[in-house]
Amino acid sequence: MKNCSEKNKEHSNCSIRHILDRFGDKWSILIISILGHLGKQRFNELNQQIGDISQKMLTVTLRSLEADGLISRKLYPEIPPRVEYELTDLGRSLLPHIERLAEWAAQHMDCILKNRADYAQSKTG
Amino acid sequence: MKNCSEKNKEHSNCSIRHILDRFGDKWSILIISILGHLGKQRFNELNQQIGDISQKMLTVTLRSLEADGLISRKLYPEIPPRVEYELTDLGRSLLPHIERLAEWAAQHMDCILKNRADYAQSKTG
DNA sequence: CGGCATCCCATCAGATACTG
DNA sequence: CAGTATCTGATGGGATGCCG
Repeated sequence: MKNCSEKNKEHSNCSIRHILDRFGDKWSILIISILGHLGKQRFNELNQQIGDISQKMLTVTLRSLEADGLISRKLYPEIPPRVEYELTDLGRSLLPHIERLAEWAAQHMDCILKNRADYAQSKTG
Repeated sequence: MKNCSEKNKEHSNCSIRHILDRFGDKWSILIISILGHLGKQRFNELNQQIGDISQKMLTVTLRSLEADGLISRKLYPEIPPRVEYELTDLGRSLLPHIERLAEWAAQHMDCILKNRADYAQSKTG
């Protein structure tokens, strides 16, 4: 990634870019949110909670979150195997900020969707 | 998009998915942040602030934010033309939440990067 | 200056098949 | 159950050229 220290010292540009690089994907934030609300979850429980994620993307995203230290992965060597995912303290510390964002979205999403519709109208009509 | 009302009633899954759909891209949040800090900006000023965005992506992202009603676009019919972008009230209302997230990132990014390095080590070594 | 249109390629992500 | 491996189509995003 580009070193942003030279071009943008006056605001938190860098931090934001780091967030977006890590959590700007389709599933990371959602998984953190689910684990925050429902606690410890197995692979297929997450799969069902999300509903429309592919097994591949769930695996990839969980690995990524685990690498970041945001979630923990516990494997029980049983037959059939069982794996439980849970937020770490670091992951839990991120949760409130996601919640605030989700609240904002819940409050303003109707407005945004209306704006979008109006904007599309103004282009076609 | 999938209607999530059936599968996930117990948490704010839906709101979060909406946010991620709208702002999960590489540039939207960054542009909102810059406009929040620096105020009204021209196209090429934004281009320079960001540094490594292509003209195409800047245009696309600005249009998207304008459609959402998060920024306003004011065209001055001069020669050469001048265009100024600015946060709307709606855009400004989102700003604090982004700031909180940026602060969290600033505080914990070192930790996350270290976790990543350790995780990569544990896989190769 | 501030775009839009086109081409093109790298990465993302789904489907499928296989495994411990 | 919880993955991995591979193939392939979809998407993102850069480079270039043209326009008001």
